Amino acid sequence: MDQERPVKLSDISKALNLSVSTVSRALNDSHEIGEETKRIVQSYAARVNYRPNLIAQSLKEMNTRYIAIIVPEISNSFFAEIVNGVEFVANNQGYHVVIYQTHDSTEREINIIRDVARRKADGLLLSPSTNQTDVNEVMKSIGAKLPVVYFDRVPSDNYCHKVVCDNYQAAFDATSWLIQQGKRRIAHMAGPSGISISIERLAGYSAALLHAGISVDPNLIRYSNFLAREAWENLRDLEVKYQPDAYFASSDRLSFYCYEAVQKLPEPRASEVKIVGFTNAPFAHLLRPKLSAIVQPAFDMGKIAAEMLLNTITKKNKDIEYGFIKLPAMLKNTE
Amino acid sequence: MDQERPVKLSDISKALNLSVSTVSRALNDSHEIGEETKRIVQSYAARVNYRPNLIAQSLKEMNTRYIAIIVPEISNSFFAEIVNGVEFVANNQGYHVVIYQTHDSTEREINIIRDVARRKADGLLLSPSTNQTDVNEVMKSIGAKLPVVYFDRVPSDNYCHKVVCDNYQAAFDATSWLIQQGKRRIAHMAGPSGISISIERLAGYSAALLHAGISVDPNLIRYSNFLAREAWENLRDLEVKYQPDAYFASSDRLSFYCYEAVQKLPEPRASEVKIVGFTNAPFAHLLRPKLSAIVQPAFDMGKIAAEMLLNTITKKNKDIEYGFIKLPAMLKNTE
DNA sequence: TTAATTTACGCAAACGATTGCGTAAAATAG
DNA sequence: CTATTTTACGCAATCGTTTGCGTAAATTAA
Repeated sequence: MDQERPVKLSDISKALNLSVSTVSRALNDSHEIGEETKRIVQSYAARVNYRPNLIAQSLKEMNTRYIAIIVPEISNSFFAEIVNGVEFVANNQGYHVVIYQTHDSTEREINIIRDVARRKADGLLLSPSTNQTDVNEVMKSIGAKLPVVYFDRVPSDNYCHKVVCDNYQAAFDATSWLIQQGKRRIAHMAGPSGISISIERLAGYSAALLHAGISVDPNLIRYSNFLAREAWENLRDLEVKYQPDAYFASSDRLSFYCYEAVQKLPEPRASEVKIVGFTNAPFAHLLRPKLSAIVQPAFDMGKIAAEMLLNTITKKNKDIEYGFIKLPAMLKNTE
Repeated sequence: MDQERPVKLSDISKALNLSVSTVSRALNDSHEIGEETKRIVQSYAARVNYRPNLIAQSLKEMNTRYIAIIVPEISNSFFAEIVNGVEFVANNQGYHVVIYQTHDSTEREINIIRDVARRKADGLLLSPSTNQTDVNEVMKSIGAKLPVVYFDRVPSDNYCHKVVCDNYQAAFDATSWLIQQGKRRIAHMAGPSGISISIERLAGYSAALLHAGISVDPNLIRYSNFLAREAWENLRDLEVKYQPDAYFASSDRLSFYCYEAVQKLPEPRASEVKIVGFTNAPFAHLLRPKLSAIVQPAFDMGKIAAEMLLNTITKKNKDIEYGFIKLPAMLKNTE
């Protein structure tokens, strides 16, 4: 039945007049325990609803059988899908997944990383909010004990595991499509400069323009962090001064900010200005006029990242082979 | 600098020729340690980057200083906002929040609850995926040790902590608004029957109809679980047989399914049929034609639930006073 | 100066599990 | 029948902390 406090090994050992070690081995089906004893112990344990205390197990075994994933915001469908991919793989291998959000705060991120290390997570999936050295410092200071796989936003060096999508190609395709639609003054709403995805997407955008013989106008390129206000000011300024005939947005949030800003313009601009942006929002295709979407294979990215992480966790041989996986993104809602 | 393995108390004690207990007390600023010794220990610990092993601490202290929250799906903005509210409160009080998703699977939910109990989370925030007895059984069997606060979907009995929004009133208001817009054949896309929110929302819907002198037509009420297929079949059947002039959708997902289905209808129905549904999606207001939204105060619900939980966790006196908070929801995008 | 108290620290148990080793009894070998 | 192996279990250490208690030395009181 239900008990006041969780039953532990010593409770069973007393009730059955056996030593704690015998009970432990019996429950773990050790070969050095008699079949009869095993049956008695196991059935009794089942009857009193015994569950091993995971804290104690973790302390002894020096592993926790869970991995942590740190994302900026879980409500962002891209990250939510990644988490789902991670869970899919991890749960199949008996690992739990613990989700943390940074809300794009480096301070929070550092605290979380520290905490993850202190709680002895077996591994970490990380999309660093910035390329600030602080984060690297923390990652260094917590020792080589914590396997890490980076995804989406990744460090530039090659001495780590990375899973990304082909941001360059996706940006190139998206921009090319806008050009093909007859657009020439294509603004680029970029994410924070300095992080990998921003750089690659900007490069793809520029390459597509040049490929089509259009020069890159720095005035049409605007960097925004994750604050709404900054994005709005950039958009207003662009509209007042340059009136682009298309927008290429570099993130989920920027895509929707763009869309909203454009919808507020007087006709006929509101329905003429085309927008293409990165987003995995499941209902983006319901918008009219359309928001063309660059959809990343988030679920697969999560799956692959988790597989890489679990491989390095369970790998006995220490010769590390760093993995770098790049997946294609898809352009959708282009009618 | 960075070390091979995390430094522990005994490392410090050896290096400083002190006992482990003295080091521990010095770091915890105990009054029975000399000021000089404290300084030495603390500065050395800082220099070697000592962080207490949380596993060991938890085992000793019998608490983990984290709470768990179990939600159906983190990508659902409603739940994401709740999580944010929970984090806001919990982090301020030094607690971490661990997020789990059930993907609306009772089996997963039970496993997670068991795991949360085994990992000795200090408390649990739960929105049970069903009212199946299994879940109650599990909650019983893990003992009285785990404080729980239910939110959104809650048990009907009064011997637990609950945070909900006023589903009845919100449904009443939404339906009344549709009636006020001249609609008479209002279909109700309900969630799984049997759970609290479905029952209350259906009651509000029915009451509004009766209040306006419209009889409740059971044919216009359809229950859907969380599978897309079921919702789509319900919608198609409704359109074929009854052609409602408005829809009242009982959940985030159902709202968007309704919207999509209606948008696919031939004009003029596509733009005449009005939809109002529960959703906290941040970009719902961008849809044209409009999707009128019943927005729940999710962030506040999370905050309140976390406060209730942390209160019962830190409360020393055992006389439990069960709390039941009901917050109002808001009807938006009604032009 | 002696007795009582305070200060500052160490020893060892505890949290709940796992596991190497030791050892009776039972089984098998010679 | 004795010697060796196997079986089946118990003892105690361990993981890294915290904390009750004991006790020298230092301080204060009488």
